Amino acid sequence: MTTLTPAAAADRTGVSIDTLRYYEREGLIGPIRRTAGGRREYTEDDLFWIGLVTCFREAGLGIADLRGFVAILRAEHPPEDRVAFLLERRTALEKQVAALRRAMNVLDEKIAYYS
Amino acid sequence: MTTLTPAAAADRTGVSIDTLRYYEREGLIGPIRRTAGGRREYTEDDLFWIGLVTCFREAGLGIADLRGFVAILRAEHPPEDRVAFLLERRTALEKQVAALRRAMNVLDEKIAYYS
DNA sequence: TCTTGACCTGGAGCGCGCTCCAGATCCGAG
DNA sequence: CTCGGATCTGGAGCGCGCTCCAGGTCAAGA
Repeated sequence: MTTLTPAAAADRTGVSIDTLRYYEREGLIGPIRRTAGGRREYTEDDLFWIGLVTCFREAGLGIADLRGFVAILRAEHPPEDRVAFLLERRTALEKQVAALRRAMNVLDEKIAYYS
Repeated sequence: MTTLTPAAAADRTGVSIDTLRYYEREGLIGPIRRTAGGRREYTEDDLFWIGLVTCFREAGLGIADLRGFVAILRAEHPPEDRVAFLLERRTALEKQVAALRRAMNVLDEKIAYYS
């Protein structure tokens, strides 16, 4: 199976090498497999996970939230807890969207005023 | 004209007294008028501004962005710069909404899977 | 074999946005 | 007039999410 070096993984994901290591330390990804010499080898699965993490980070979730999410996806909790967690996160995102809409309305008002 | 003490302003706006002072130091609000003894008196106008700032902070704008916004609303720049700035901020907010939608889609997928 | 550059680990440093603290001042209630 | 709670200022401290650094290891190419 084809794997990627840290530099290549950073390149593909748009996440810096340092941040990839940081995410791994924090348990958000991996643990990443190593070569005999101790270098990391990123698989396509790893890249997929990194993509998920990035998606949620961009949405404003914190590292602790993501640790929770990882635990959920690893099925370390009963199904009802998982759904509850996911719904709670979804609600938080909806609130964030609402906050953004409010701010956009203010901007639109000002844009109309100055145009 | 009726004014509010710091504690009352904090109470009305939901922003802590320390944060109100911080915003003032950073030039996001005020300067707030003082009594003879040096205590702050918040006017309704001040509260309105604080509301605006809070709205944008909740939408994820940084302190520096808000300083820019304040400068704009104080008409310290030509109209075309103002509109450009506002449109740029609006685009950033739209991107943020898109990021949130992506994350919500992932959540919905997982919720469906676990339900 | 030697060089060179990518990578390793552990830990320090940094920018942001508050939050807290010390020590002084103000001022309304008693 | 006294007391105590609210407020003042300047500055330190903190949690987060990286980011950078030192000092050492690994491995591909000349």
